[in-house]
Amino acid sequence: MMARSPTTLDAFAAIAEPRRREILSALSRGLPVVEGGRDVTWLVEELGWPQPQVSKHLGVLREVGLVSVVRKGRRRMYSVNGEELKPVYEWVKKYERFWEQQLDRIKARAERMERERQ
Amino acid sequence: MMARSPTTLDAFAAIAEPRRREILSALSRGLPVVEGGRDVTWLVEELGWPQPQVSKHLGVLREVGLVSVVRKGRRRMYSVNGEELKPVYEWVKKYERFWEQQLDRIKARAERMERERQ
DNA sequence: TTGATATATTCCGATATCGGTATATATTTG
DNA sequence: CAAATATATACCGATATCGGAATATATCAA
Repeated sequence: MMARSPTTLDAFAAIAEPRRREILSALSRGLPVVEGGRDVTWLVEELGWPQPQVSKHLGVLREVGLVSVVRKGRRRMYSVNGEELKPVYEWVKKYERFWEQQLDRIKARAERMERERQ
Repeated sequence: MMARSPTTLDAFAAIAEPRRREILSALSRGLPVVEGGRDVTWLVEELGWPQPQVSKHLGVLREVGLVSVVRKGRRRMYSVNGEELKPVYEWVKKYERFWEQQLDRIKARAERMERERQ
């Protein structure tokens, strides 16, 4: 019984978690990427979550390559590594026509008629 | 003990599953969106998965609003509803500079090394 | 060295999620 | 109505995943 597939840990899975998106957002605001980044303590204060939780989510982001780390003494400076977000961007972009076309109205009407028919 | 958060079922979570991305891909290829869409049987044949699996993933996509359904007799015609992908697009787009900048940096360094080599 | 600080890791319990199989529900057709 | 077709749903077992608490590891400072 094969059960669940082994969680292909990729960028898609990583950003599915709202808190990990929050981390990326926090890391990306303000600071120029050129600097070393921001350390975990800063993130903990900024987000107000328990430190292990922050570290664990950072671990996932790290494994997937969405963040980069640089050791700085006993600190670890994290920064967003956008490279890994590009595939997500490219994927979604393929569906651009689906929201740009205004066929939505046609579809919406069809659905409305459908609902009324039930 | 609060345990796991209740799986905020949104577009991000929906597209985290590779098979659901496959479904969207299958639904989006070839066919103009104007038509009613494609039915489940077509998807089952196209993907080669057991029918319940297809229906269940369609159920998730439906709940999130990533696909639209229109009943056509005993068939259900599915089509991609791009509207719900827009937030994902907008979110990733915010990080565009992170991979573009990185490419710039790589390119810049390559050029610098090239100059120094001469 | 000892203690403090910064961060990661481990262990645990609860729950969500996935695939598989069987079954229910609707709709058409004979 | 009965049989067939199309699709959804329910149930189950395995596993992944999350949050929480405790602990390990590394580094700095006195």
